[in-house]
Amino acid sequence: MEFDVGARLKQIREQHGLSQRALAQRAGVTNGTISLIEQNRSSPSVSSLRKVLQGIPMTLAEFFSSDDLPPPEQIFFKGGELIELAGELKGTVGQVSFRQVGDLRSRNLQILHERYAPGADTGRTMLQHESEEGGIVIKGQIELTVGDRKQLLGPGDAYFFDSRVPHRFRNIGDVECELISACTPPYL
Amino acid sequence: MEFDVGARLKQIREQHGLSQRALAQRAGVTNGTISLIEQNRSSPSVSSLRKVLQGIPMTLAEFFSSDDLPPPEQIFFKGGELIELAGELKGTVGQVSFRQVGDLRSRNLQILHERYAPGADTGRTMLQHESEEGGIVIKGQIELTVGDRKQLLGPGDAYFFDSRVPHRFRNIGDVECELISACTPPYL
DNA sequence: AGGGGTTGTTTAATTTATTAAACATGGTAG
DNA sequence: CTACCATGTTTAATAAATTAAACAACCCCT
Repeated sequence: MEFDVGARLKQIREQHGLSQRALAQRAGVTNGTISLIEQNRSSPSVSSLRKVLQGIPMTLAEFFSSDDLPPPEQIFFKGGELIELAGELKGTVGQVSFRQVGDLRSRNLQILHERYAPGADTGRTMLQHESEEGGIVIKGQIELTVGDRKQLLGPGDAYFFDSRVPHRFRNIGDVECELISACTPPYL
Repeated sequence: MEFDVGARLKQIREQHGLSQRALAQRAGVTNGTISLIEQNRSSPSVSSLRKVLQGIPMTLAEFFSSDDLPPPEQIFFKGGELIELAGELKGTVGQVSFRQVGDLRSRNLQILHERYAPGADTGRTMLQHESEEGGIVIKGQIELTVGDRKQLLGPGDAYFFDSRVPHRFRNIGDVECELISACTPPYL
């Protein structure tokens, strides 16, 4: 079990664009501490390490499970170039449109432009997958159910939840609802 | 970030049918150390904790990944509850507003409602961080520069790129530009 | 009842991490 | 060029973790 704590901390700190001093201040420790840890000249107590990671912020679990991500290609997309995800979602009721930014080859992030006609519904069988997702409503209203919680969201409102919890979207209004959502890792 | 190291260690040790002394011997530390750690009367250095876990055996990642479900979080957000990220971005020119869905403690996904006044600009020094990001324009126009590529995007248009490539957002139009973006892992 | 074995806990001495402040370097503006 | 930041590094003083050994409690056996 070799895990280079110093290198890992340095990597994460730099990924977040923080200097040793900046991180130290946010974490409530001194810059010297960060320096010594990154050189593996001292091994932080987990309470110290926890303080440091709270300045990132990042959990201890995330810190010790290192993983990396790959790079994509097309950068700009005209409105018409968004990919319509047709029929990918089974069990939907009414007219639902999911338009995706880019294909999702080797991507951790899925961004969708979603439209729900009045009465449209992702279906009685609740959605469930291993992701985090969130979004912001642009137009109309949507009723979102997450687990045992339910809420009506309007323009400017937003949501965020763990996708492992069963969820469902329903347009119970009488105008089309439009929203933009993001999901990591991708669902479809 | 509540993580009870003592309780966790005790749980694991007992699950493996080891006494404090037995574990201590296999780990190469003293029984007193184990006792103090389990009572949270001392916070082990990660090097100590690693030694202890080698006696189980178990990795640090496994130790900190408590496989119980996440605690109840805020799911729904009224428009006014989005968190304004003020002054977090240095070097911006003109009026820029970043409103975030939820705090981002222990989250991999950051969703922002961004507004750029006419002339607003993320600045000469290009942005750069270890993420993937993308978004969709709702209103107005934005000029996006990514590496050596530049494009003017309007309502319905979108973008997606590797955030390690230097990038910059500029509203070169004469009306406010509004867009919704997502980023994983979070930037700020 | 009394040993001998285990268990987890505590305490003073020691080792180690952490602090606060200085040091050294590099870039940038005047 | 000098002055001035900001960066990461080092060092003596302090705070904290770790050790080694003793302590108390419990169980089992004769």
